[in-house]
Amino acid sequence: MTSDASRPEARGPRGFIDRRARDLAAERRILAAVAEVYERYGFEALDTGAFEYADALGKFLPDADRPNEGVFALQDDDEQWMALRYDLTAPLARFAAQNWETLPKPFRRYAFGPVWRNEKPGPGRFREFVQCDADTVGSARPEADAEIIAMAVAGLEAAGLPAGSAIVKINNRKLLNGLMTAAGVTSEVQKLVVLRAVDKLDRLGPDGVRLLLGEGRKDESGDFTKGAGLTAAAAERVLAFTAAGAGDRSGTLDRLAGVVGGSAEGDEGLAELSAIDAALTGLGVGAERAAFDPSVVRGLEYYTGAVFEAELLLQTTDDKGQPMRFGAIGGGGRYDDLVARFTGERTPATGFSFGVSRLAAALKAAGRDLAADSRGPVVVLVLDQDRMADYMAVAGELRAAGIASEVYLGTSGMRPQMKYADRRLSPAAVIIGGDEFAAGTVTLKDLDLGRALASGVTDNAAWRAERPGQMTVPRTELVAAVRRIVSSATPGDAA
RNA sequence: GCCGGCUUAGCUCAGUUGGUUAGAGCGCUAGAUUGUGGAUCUAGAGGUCCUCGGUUCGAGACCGAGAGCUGGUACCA
Repeated sequence: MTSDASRPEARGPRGFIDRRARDLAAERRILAAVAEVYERYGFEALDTGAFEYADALGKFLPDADRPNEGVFALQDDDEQWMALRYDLTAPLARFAAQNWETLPKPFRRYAFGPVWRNEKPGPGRFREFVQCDADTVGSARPEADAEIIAMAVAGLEAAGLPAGSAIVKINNRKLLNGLMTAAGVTSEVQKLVVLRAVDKLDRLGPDGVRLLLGEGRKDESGDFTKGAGLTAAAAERVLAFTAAGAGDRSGTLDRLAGVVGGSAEGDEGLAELSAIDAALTGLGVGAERAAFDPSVVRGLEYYTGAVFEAELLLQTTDDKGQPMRFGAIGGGGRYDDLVARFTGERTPATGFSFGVSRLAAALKAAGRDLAADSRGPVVVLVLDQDRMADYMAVAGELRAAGIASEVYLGTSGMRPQMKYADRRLSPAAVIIGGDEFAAGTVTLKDLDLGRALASGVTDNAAWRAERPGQMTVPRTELVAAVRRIVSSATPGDAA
């Protein structure tokens, strides 16, 4: 026996979570539904390894001082730095560059799997989480963006988000660049600060953003964020731009043209959005599902054209019943320079990704808790230790008939076994003791029936005497009788 | 990174100006009930009061440092 001092504490690293059957079933269902949609749009599945060489992941290169900044990195035995992927886009860029000669172009693929980020976990934010991503590499057409957007909309709905509960908001980086020019922003640093400020519009509101555009803002925790230092007039201009989105897409475009039209880059962005609008209309996606919104910024450098963000519209509440802001459940955009890092050749690409467990949480908040029906197996009770083979035979028969079942493998008596079956949310228990063996029968107990009756029973003697939902049938009718009980069990709710 | 809050049983938490043997509810185990789930009753197990140092006759409580957790904020590919 290990001494107390050397015994490890049973706990996982922070930011990593254990997920049980309930959550896994929900996520699996989402992925199956989304994959089906994505494949219907002509995207092929791709899986790449968890590790990439660090230089392939882009600007978050480990260096000698801080090799793990942002990513989980380690040195291979040949001393090359490799790191766990932090998203699915960077591995795609690497894959596309590596296989460019032989790929059908444009290359359309989707992927899902865990990604890892070595940063401080927050509420709903983990250091390992499952992402689902779809991209088109090698097409600069706005229709490629429109298709990704339409597919995102269809995917979210297929996963179970009711129509109208989420909207994809679309913007274009080129408009933002045009706006910067109009607002007199010249330095790259200042531009970044302005973009970050705009990105916080949904959380801080126009007043908070106005502060960030000007001198700066002090938050409730007393932390001060330095502002962009714009003049009041310039700040108002930026705010006016972000407020220009509302209603139908072409109307929004007209208003935006009034603010950023005229600059070469702004006009280019407007033309792209106009083409996206037409394509979306052709695909049957209206403004209630995909709208232009100039306040969408997404990330910082990386994106080069259209950017989009899927936002949950439902009023949601947290565990304590407090209303909460759910925010974005996914996002993406056009990144024309990512593959060029490998090939030196500019390769247009666009994509969308979402967090799978985040979507699962959104579905739960939307009242579509797909995880509810994780019922346990039929439990075969062991009353005679010497007849294990007979019990195994029973479970085998049930399994062969497609009914999930198991023999109780503990050593406790009958009552704990019943308790076990109850706790597993088993639909039924199979009871075969000396009486049944002698008579060639089996006793079956419909546990759901007992669960339903339990609330009305106050006296234990009566409860036990009643034997709710219990029946004895000939051994030969075992499978048929169990099937009747199991198929009448409520899938979602055991109570 | 910056700012706050918290840390006592498996869980949720009490614990009086610093004073005997540190408590409750839930959960767990056993019994009432030897072949029956819920409820009830009874009994039991379960503690480095986060760690180290200091003050004191005496610290779960006060002081200092550290760790962990948590909320916000910054960053976010």
